[in-house]
Amino acid sequence: MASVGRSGPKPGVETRERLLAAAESLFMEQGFRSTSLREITARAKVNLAAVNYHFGSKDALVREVLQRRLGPLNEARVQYLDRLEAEASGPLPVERILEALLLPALRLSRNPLEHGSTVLRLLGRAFSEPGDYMKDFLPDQYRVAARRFQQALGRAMPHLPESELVWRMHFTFGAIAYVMAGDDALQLVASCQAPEADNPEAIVRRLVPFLAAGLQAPTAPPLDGSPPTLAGTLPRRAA
Amino acid sequence: MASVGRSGPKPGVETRERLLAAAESLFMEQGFRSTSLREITARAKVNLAAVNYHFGSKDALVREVLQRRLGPLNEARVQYLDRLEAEASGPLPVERILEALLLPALRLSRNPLEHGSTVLRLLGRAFSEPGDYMKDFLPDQYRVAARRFQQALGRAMPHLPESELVWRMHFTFGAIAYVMAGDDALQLVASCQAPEADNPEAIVRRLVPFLAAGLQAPTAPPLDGSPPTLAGTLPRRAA
DNA sequence: GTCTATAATAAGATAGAC
DNA sequence: GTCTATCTTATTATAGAC
Repeated sequence: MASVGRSGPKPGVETRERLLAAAESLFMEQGFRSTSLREITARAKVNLAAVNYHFGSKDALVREVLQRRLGPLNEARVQYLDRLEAEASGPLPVERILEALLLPALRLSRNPLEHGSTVLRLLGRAFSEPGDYMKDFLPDQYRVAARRFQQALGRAMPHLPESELVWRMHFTFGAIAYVMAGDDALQLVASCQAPEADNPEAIVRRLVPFLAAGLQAPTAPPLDGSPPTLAGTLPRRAA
Repeated sequence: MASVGRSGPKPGVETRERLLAAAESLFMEQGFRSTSLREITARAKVNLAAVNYHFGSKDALVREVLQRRLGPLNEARVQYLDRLEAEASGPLPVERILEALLLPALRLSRNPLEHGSTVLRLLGRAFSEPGDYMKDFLPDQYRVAARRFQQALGRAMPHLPESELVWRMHFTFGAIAYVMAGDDALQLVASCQAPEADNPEAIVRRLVPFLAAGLQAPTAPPLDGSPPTLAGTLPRRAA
């Protein structure tokens, strides 16, 4: 139904794509709520009204931008996880499950077809502004994948109570989102700049050991000083 | 210089406090940027113009709300850390350093003098919207405390390269901020609701082992498959 | 499909009476 | 100190010519 190049003043077909690309990069830099349609259409070099013509509203544009990335990303994550489990004999070690969670995002971020490269930060933003645009949208997008990873992690750490696992996944996603959102927050921590802040692969390589250790940590004592139970299978450090 | 109860239509002295309280609770629930002055003055049951009279601008109000909490909080954290170090002989275990980071926030959140109790979420919000209102404000507020904790953690894990430590602190703050921001994001992870989501103490008790293990995790192999080095002192799990 | 022009809303800030 | 009324600005969204 769409045009194939007719009589419009501009090339025609690519306006929608230009808008998605401009919106994505601006959302990445500034967040969703802080970015106006005027900024988006200016960067895309299209008319302001084009947003409403192609998407209907700013909300719909936001959803479209996210869906374009999150859909394939979570599919890739689950597929990656499926493949790892199919190849392995027993339950996967936690580190490999984290790989399945992080590497597809890393690949996406370095796909030269995607203009700006750092799609990671867009995802971080999405998790950093949950109450604004994606109150009921993001959960649907993530619930399937989240359940799948919870299942895998539960198999990797059969002794960890489910309630504890849920919390630790929450902590994990928090660390991931924060790191992915990037830029501003980084300067808060260090007097010195964190090294390699712009290299996603380096970040992932540092993140996996941190999260794997956290996920497999001994559980806290109930409330008194009784000894902690061993949480997971502790594949590397078991005696 | 301020009034002591004169001829104004309303009680008088407490308008400023009412504004701070209303703003704080609304920022907590919706974030900073999403909250308008009109909502704030409506909840505080004061006139719209009062904000500009007492604070000068919305930005100044935001800073005031944050400073009222973050200042004392970070002071308490550093004092707590100082006291722990004074009492201890050697370097502190990582778990205790994390205590110093989290318990003062926990106490603040349960101070019955503070109306709504969950000040934690305000702090989480502050870290979740870094680019908006606190671009240069939050860093100043945190830099001193952050350096202090980096120092303590460096002593606890003398073998961990500083670059690695900075990143791990970053991951740590991310997990903390995400958990503190609370509410919306929590539903993303689990089909089931996370237990005790409204009990800060329970969250802290689960968070400390997770973060302590992450901070002390073995470092990643450089790029190939060479064996990881032991990062910190691993006080509990050392062979 | 694209554009100009404009409507409709909501925001932060101020002036000036009381 | 507080209030009403208003200004200015920025936003999303639309109507209608081309």
